[in-house]
Amino acid sequence: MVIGRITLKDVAREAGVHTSTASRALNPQTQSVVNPETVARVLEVAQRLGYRPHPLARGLRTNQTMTVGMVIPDVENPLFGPIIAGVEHRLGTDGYSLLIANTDPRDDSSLTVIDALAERRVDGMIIASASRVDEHIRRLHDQGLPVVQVNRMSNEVEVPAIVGDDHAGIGLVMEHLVELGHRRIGHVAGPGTFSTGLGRREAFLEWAGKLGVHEAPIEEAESFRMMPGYRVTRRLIERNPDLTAIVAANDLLALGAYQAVSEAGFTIGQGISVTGYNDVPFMQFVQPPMTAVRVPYRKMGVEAASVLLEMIADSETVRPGAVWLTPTLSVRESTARPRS
Amino acid sequence: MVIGRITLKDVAREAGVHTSTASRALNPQTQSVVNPETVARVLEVAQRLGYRPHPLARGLRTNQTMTVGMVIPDVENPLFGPIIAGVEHRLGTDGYSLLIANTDPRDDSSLTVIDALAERRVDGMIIASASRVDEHIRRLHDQGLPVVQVNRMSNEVEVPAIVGDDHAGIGLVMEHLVELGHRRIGHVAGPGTFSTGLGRREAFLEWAGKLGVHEAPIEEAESFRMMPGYRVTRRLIERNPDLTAIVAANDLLALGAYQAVSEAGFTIGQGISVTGYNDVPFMQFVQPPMTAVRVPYRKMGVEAASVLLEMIADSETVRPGAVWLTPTLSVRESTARPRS
DNA sequence: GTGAAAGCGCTAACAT
DNA sequence: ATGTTAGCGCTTTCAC
Repeated sequence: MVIGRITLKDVAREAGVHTSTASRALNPQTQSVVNPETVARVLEVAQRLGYRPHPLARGLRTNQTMTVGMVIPDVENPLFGPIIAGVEHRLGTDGYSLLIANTDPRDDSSLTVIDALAERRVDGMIIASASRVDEHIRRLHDQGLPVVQVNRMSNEVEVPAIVGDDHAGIGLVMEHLVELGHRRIGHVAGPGTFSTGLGRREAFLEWAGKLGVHEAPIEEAESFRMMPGYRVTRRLIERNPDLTAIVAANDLLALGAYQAVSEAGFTIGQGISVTGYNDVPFMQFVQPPMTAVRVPYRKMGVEAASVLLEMIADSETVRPGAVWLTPTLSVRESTARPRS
Repeated sequence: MVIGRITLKDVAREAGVHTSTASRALNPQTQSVVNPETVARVLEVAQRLGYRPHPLARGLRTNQTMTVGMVIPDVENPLFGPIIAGVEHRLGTDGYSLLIANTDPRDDSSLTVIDALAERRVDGMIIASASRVDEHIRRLHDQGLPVVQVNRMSNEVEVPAIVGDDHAGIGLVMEHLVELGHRRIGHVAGPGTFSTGLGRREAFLEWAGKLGVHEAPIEEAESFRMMPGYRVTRRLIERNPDLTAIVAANDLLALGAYQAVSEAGFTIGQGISVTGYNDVPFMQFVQPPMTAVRVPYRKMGVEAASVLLEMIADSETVRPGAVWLTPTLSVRESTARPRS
């Protein structure tokens, strides 16, 4: 069976009605206006002929593509798999499809990538690549395109964002460490250009104060990758030799911290505790298994898609603002009581 | 600037020509038939007005969507990130976009997912979810839709496939182990329903024979996941207590093997060597760092997209068949000389 | 070399 | 309740 050879005209002819009547009968919105018997007949014929509406023709008229674009900063990052899965799942429920665009974080290809999506007349966009200052997002929003941010958020408060609750997540980690007895805790921060980097850093300071942590030095890594984590942790340990724990702003930074801590002659967990953030797959298998904040990424994707669909359906009723999803803590062996 | 408000008609009026002339001037294919001066003028006006052709309108006429669909069995599997990145990159170069559809491997949603893509009139499809017997792929191919398989392949020899060279990959591992002195090697096979499971299993047997391995028992896991790997390895060790090495058909199975080997009282690397396949991210950080076959997944995606684009451009000239990409071996500490 | 006109498949305003 | 007509924005015959 070749899809798409049967057009509305064929159905109409076979059912003995005009195409417009067939169109109305087939469309749930307008179906009520047609004689129930006619509806039944058209439906039966369409079914029998295997009629499939042509999405391009429909889209040309209705100015809707039933397609949503998603901009990912780095598809290879295991973080985004679950988000994509969640988005795709939710969209599929409503008959929408997902157009994926990958941005190389090194060059700034986001401009062309976003434009390519916009040119395709996507009905909305999900942006997983937001910087704190992000003119692309502003532009899209100004153009009136429904946009939702996910995972990270820009300063554009008008644009809804579904992100992890970094304040709560860092709180989980800090309470855990303080409970174990730590009072000198360092933070390997992510880039301040991303909401996640900045947010976790601020949360760290706040919780340090609240929980009576004596010493809470911070060093910022240039990117959320392993080698920067290594370098920054070295510096952190050199300058603050009494630290008993390191809170990293993501798992890769923590892995870098693992190496730096080992090289400094400490045993991770015993000498210095280290924590990660995100809890990407396999963190339970590194040595030692990593204590890390787990963010519900799939759910994040589902939520982002839901909000976007609402905006597409009725852009007025959706109040902008952020939704913070509550993380949990996966406690493993990279954290233990401080050395005495 | 709102994208898409300017239509061809606007450009034509402003340039003082008919829309059809403007269309010809803008289209590289037909451009040669138009007066060069007119072309220049139309181009200039289009540029100045920020004209962007409407892809739906064009697609409706040309019956091309400039869109390719990709079916992924499990977006959350880190394997597929690089493949998607490669595909997306290559497609973007030619102005094509990527529609992603995720199939839950548990239920058989691939039917609806593939149909959804087909209804959108994608110009071609990349299937990463092939089973060895796969009626969906056959159906698409029979309908005349350009289709390429990636990572795994079905028995449909008419449909091009870009996959890893499992024979070479297993050879790399076997030669490495035999060189270290191993002669009793077990294989934790993946499901025989997938070309990867079957291919690696057959390659294992062949290399075992060729390299003079005395003992080469095989146990097949029900899926490429960790727990099945654990269970199957336990059985393998119980039934063949003299094994000194385990070759797993993928990394997760190997991780399961890690656990089973440890529980059996052996030290991985020292007592029993274990190897993985795929070398997904973080395998260098598990304990001990895993020796694994590395498959060039990004390249695989690029190649698949290239072949598909060729087929779309001219379905006749493309000879079907498989392309096997050569893997490499990441030697780490999970392999060493056999215990004496 | 360019314009006129038709039409891709569908939906929507208007008429009956 | 249904048919008529127009048109979404573009490409593509067919004239001239």
